[in-house]
Amino acid sequence: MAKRRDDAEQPETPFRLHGDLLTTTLLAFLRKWNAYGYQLAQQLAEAGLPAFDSGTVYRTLRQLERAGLVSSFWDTSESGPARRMYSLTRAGDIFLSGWIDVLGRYQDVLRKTMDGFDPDTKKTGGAAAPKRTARK
Amino acid sequence: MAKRRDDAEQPETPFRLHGDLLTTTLLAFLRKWNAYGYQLAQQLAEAGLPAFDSGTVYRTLRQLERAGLVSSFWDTSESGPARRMYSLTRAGDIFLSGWIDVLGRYQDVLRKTMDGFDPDTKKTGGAAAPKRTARK
DNA sequence: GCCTCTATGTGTAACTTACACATAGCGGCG
DNA sequence: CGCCGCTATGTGTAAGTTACACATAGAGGC
Repeated sequence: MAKRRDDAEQPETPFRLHGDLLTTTLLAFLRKWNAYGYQLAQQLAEAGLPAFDSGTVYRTLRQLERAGLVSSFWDTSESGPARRMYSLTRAGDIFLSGWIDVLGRYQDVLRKTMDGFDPDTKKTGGAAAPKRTARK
Repeated sequence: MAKRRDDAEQPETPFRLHGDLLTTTLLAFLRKWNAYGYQLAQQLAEAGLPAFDSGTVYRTLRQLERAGLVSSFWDTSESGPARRMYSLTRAGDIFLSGWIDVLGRYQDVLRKTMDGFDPDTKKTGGAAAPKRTARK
């Protein structure tokens, strides 16, 4: 579900799976553990979320750093290629909280809109959509 | 919170508030009522969600139509400018359900990661991030 | 006629993303 | 030793998306 590039056969699906959700999830992971990109990409894959491009993960982390929401240093203590270890900053923690609130508000709207509703009895007007009067 | 264009004063905030969430919310609204763009934009504003650009709403609706998730016709039954009335297609309904599942999975991950956790006791390793062995 | 509100849409620069590819350290193995 | 594969990070680029500003147009008020 949800492919991006036009195959010139399927009608394009208009969902970009990642973006806000990627950034939010990365910040959430970093709230619990300090980690480096490769590790975070693996955790995302194991979490049952739709697949992420590792290049996008790396770029997103750098962007979060530019924004001051995470900070990083090179970890050369282990053998193998150096790792860029990230940790959440105080600003990142505050930002994450705010964003989880926003997501919760979306969820409320979705729940209220979807709850116990039979789409076959759908109508055009409705409580939230009066004819043309009574709207401010 | 969350401005986009670089003011050359604030560090850029890396969140695009809309996208997936806009499309999901529009489809959810259309599951309940048929509606036109101007009306949907108003409902979004009244729902307490972050502000939407109306141009983006209109373009998103056309994109959803190209993808076959909604359909539309010109409604000239009322006075004033003609309205393009949208309704959810069967494909749109199925797609919406799938997407709400994906959002639920993100929520599970966020909840599990955030629950009852004191960020001050944060560590580097952790159950999901072993040193270098035992990882496949 | 002119203004405002309703209603839809487009032009464009800035930005984001997926895919492919590049680089580099280290360990095994023939 | 040379080669391969895994770990780890990153970039080039085409295609797509967004916010902002602006354009168009009907209807009613004055």
